[in-house]
Amino acid sequence: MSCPLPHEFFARPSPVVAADLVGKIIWRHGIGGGRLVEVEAYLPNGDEACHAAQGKTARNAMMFGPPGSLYVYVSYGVHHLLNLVCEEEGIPSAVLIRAFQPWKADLNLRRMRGDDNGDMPVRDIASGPGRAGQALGLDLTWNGQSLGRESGLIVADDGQRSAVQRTARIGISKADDLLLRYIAPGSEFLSRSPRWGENVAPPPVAPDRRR
DNA sequence: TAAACGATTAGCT
DNA sequence: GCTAATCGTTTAT
Repeated sequence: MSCPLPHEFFARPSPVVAADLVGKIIWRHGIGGGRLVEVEAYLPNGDEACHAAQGKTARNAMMFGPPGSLYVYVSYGVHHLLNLVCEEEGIPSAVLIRAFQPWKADLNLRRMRGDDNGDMPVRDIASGPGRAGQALGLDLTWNGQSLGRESGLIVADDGQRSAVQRTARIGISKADDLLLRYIAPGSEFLSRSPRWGENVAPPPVAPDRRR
């Protein structure tokens, strides 16, 4: 049993949303999905790695949309990377979906990844932002759509708790000192190192802090 | 109008 | 470990 996250969930700062997204279920109706194990937050201010750092452009316009919007863009001319837009409309921040653990019935995900023979290791199906986007069958027509029944893409909470660790973001050349990559520590389905234990820091908010 | 640049991945050495 | 592939967008001329 699981319930889709309300859009209010995304109307918060992206680091908070990112930390809460680890362990949640991402699912495309009719295709499939799995449990999020790796995401990255991008900030509206003071984040040179954010696509909106130089202001609004044709590409990043959807980052300014309402919370729960999808920002999809093409990376290296090959891959479609999925972001979930955070904060209220007009504030450009988002969470990049970098990896998820495929759900048991992963046949559709395999087909989307071009694995018709079914011999791709499960850990290779969605362990990376490009792989995750391809597994979900996303392209530029998804840019600007919104999470929910209409689009067919949802993020849900199935009640299962997940530990969260914070590390430096991957694949960027600017602002790589910010620890805004959130992972399920020890997961086999992360995109790449640090899989666990390296360069990690506690979550921004301690889960059970007492005075 | 031209050139450069990736929030990457697969395949090969 | 190294690099080609590949193209929408941004930035420079």
